[in-house]
Formats: sequence, C-alpha cells, structure tokens
Amino acid sequence: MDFIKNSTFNITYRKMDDKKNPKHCGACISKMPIFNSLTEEQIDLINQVRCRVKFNPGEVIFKQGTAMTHIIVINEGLVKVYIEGIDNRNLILRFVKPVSIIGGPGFFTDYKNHVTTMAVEETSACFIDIQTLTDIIKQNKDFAISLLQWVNNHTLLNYYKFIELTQKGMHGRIAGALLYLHNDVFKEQNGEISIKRQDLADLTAMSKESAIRILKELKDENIISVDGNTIILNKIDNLNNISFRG
Amino acid sequence: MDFIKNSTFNITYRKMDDKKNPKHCGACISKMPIFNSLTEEQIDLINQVRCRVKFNPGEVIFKQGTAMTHIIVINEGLVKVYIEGIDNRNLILRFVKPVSIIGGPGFFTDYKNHVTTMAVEETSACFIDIQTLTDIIKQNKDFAISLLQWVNNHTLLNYYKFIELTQKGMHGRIAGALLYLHNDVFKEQNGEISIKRQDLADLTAMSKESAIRILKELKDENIISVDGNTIILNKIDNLNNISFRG
DNA sequence: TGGAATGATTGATAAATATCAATGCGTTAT
DNA sequence: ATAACGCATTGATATTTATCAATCATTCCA
Repeated sequence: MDFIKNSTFNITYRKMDDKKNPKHCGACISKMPIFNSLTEEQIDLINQVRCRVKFNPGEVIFKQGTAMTHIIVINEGLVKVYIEGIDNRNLILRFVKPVSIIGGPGFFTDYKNHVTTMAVEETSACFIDIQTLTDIIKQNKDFAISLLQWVNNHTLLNYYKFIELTQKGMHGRIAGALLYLHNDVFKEQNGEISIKRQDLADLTAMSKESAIRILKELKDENIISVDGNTIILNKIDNLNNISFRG
Repeated sequence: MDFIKNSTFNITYRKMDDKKNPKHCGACISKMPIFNSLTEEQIDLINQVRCRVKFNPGEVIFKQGTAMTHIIVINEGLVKVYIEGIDNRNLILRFVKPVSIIGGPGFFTDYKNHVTTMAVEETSACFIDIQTLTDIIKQNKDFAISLLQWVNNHTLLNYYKFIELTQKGMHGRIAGALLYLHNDVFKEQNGEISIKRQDLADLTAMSKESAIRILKELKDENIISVDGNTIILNKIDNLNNISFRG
C-alpha cells in the first residue's frame, strides 16, 4: 500500500510524503469540527479511500474548470484559493492552513472546480473522493448539517469580503488583508506574516504597484516593518483603525 | 385562523393578504425544485405553520443584524436582498421574484440575518419558522442535500459577482447588471426592466451619479431607451459585448 | 562567473471614479 | 396653490487607482 508500482517505466517508488503519513486519519479529522459527527466506521472508510499527496510551492492542486472529483484536507503547509478572472487577473478568496477541508460550490451542483487551489508553501493534502463523501452524507444527517453550517460560514465570510472589496479604499483593504493574514493565517507568529506582493494585490483586488505603494506608506509610518516577503505588524491598533475607516 | 384578534385595541381585522392566500401551499412548493423531496406530511406541516404577510414597496422584511427566526417564500411581488455596508452604502446581492425562497448564512451558524430584505414592489411572503424547517431537514436527508445544492449554487453566483465587481469597469458592470435584470428578474417582459437609479448603483457598487452617466451614454448610443425607472434593452448583443469586455 | 529569469520598487502619467453643488421635476402634504 | 420632499440629472472638480516604463535586487542555473 505504501509503495506504488509504475508499470509503464517498471519503477517501484515510495509513495510521496509517506514518511509523515499517519497510520490513520482519525487524528486529522478530530481537529476539524465539521467531522465531529462521523462514526468510527465512517472515519475508517475515509481512511481507506483517502490518498495523501505532497505539493511544492507554486503547484496547482485543483484547477478551475476541471471536474470536481475529490475534496481535500490540508495536512501541512499553506495553500491559496483563488478565482481566475478576466485578463489573467486572479482574486484570492482565502488562504487555507492545516488542518482544514477545501471543497467548493461544485459539490451537489455541476461537479466542477470553480476556483484554483495552489500550494504556497510545501503542502501535503489528503484527497477524498466525492462519492465516498456523498455516501457518508446520505448516511449521516448530522454530517449534512455540519456541511451546511460550514458552507454558510463561508458565505458569511464572502459577504464581509464583498464589503471589504467594494466599499473600502486601498489603504483600508491592505490593512484589512494584513490583519486577516495575522489573525487567521499566521496566528501565533508574533505579528509576523509572509506574502508575495502579487498575492497581496490579488487578495485586495488592486494592482501590484498600488499594493507596494500602500505597503511603503505603512512602512514609512512605522506601522509595519518589511523584509522581503516578511511583514511585521508593529501597530495592530493602527491597522485596525485604517481598516475600519476604510 | 384567517382572522386575528388584536386584544390591545379590541379590533378584529382581516389577516393581510387573506384573499389571495391559497388554501394549501403545495402549489407554491411544487414550483421550487429545492422542495422536491418533501413528503406530503412535511408539506402539510409547512402549510400549517407558515404565515403569509403582505409588504408595501420600501418596507423591510428582514433587517440585517436581527435574529433569524424564519425563512420566507416570496409569493408575489419583488424584493431586493442587500448588505448594509459602510457609511450607509448598500450592496445589492440579488433581486428575488416569485416563487423563491430566501434564507441566509445565519442558518445553522449564528441565527442572525446578515442581509436586509426589502420589498421593491408590493410583495407577499410566507414565513416559515426555522425550527420547523430544521425538523424537516433532520427527517429528510434528500432535502438536506437540496439545501446544500441551493447554497452552493448561491456561492457560485457570489463568485461571479466577485469578478463582476472587482475586475470590470463601470460600463461592463452596468451592462452586466442590465442583462442580469433582463435575464433573471424581468424575464419575458420584452427587454423591459425597471429599476431606480440608486438601486442600480447599489447593484454595481458605484455612485448613483456614475450609474446615471453610464446609462446616459448607453441611451445616446441607442443601446437602451430610458423612461423614468423603465429601461428598454434595444441591443442585447451590444450589451453582452460591453459586459464581456469589462 | 555571467546571464536569464523572477519579483520588487519607483516615478511619471493617464484613466477611472467619486464628490460636491446646483438645478429640475414630479408628487405629496398642508 | 404652495411648500416640502424625494429622486434624477448635469457640470465642474478632486481623488483614487491603474498603467507604463525603467531600474534594481536576488536567485538560479549552465
């Protein structure tokens, strides 16, 4: 099971990320409230069908437009979830860190991926096929309700994002994005976050140059410190004010 | 049941909208795919607990921030669903016409209304309490899946809206909004739609003056005709082009 | 070690969009 | 009738934001 035979080239190679592959995925699942209602049997079933894969930074996990055959659980690393929009412009919806599930609005609708998911750091993810998941949902109504709760939570975040993107100026959006990264993505890292300029622009729906300029202003006012992709938030209160004022 | 005693003023008055109140709500429910999987008993239950109310234009049905105690079904009229954002600016998420259900992301999460729903035309709506609906969901897994499908469909529309609002210029957004109103809201009305200027601005996340100016340009090019709140789409292809180009 | 590629930065400029103020125009209330 | 109100319109202007072009730094690779 841990070794895969590639018959085309007649090579036996070790399954990727095998060393860190825990014996049973109950450990991961226990960290996600959405799976609270699963029975032992259902967890076992997931454990049997799941497939763990490692991705390097920049590698696409799901591509927008392809068939949605699996959902994934991020075990390690960091990924960004974004919509590929007009003229090669992307809109980053969120960053996802371990341990979290990534689904999509294609589930129960057209079974397509409507976003692209890309590894930002070295990432390992478990793939769980839609059919298994559907079977479990049909067996377990509490799990269905958990899913509804999960989706509704995301809808709520989308509502906030609508206001963030359409009713705030660039300063407010950048401050909001930095706070989001601090509070939700790079927690417990002492106010230190890490993001590429283009990603910051894609997260706030502005041009890269504009994002850089706002960042520079914040740096000049000592509200943040910048070193490459690392940004240190020196004055959170100040950022909160800027974000709030818009 | 059709008459309500108001004890404070000792007046017996006819329940609003009583005349048009159908005997049983099966008729409405049959028009909404989301309710396909309900049993006769479950439809009867909804029929017993629902409460039909009429609203005048401009009246708020649900107010953002209040407790979410019911979902509604729009039977007649037209409502707008919008987020109340910053500095009294609103963002209209969608218009809803009969027969459709209006829920919200508060369901299964914090049980609050995260949007405001307002009647645009004279509207009648049936209120169904959350508890009854929850009971039915727990009885009927297919209904739970229908709900998931419904929510996911809305998420997908929200994704389109993200791109619409953040990656298109004002011309594209106005054209897109006019086409949305034509295709989804004022269907089968010969290309004639009706909307206030402020609502068009709130739908496209721009100032009212900007919306008016774009509208005037389109009128000067004979792409649309304007008479008060009535707008006639003369050249749909042209609007599609403008919307597509952004 | 010298490109070549990638990403960050800056300045100059143009384009997009909002704001402000004034006016007009119906409808409603007194 | 007249005032008051809400909504639409227009012009002038200010602000916001994107684009373009050039430069710089860093890494990676042959």
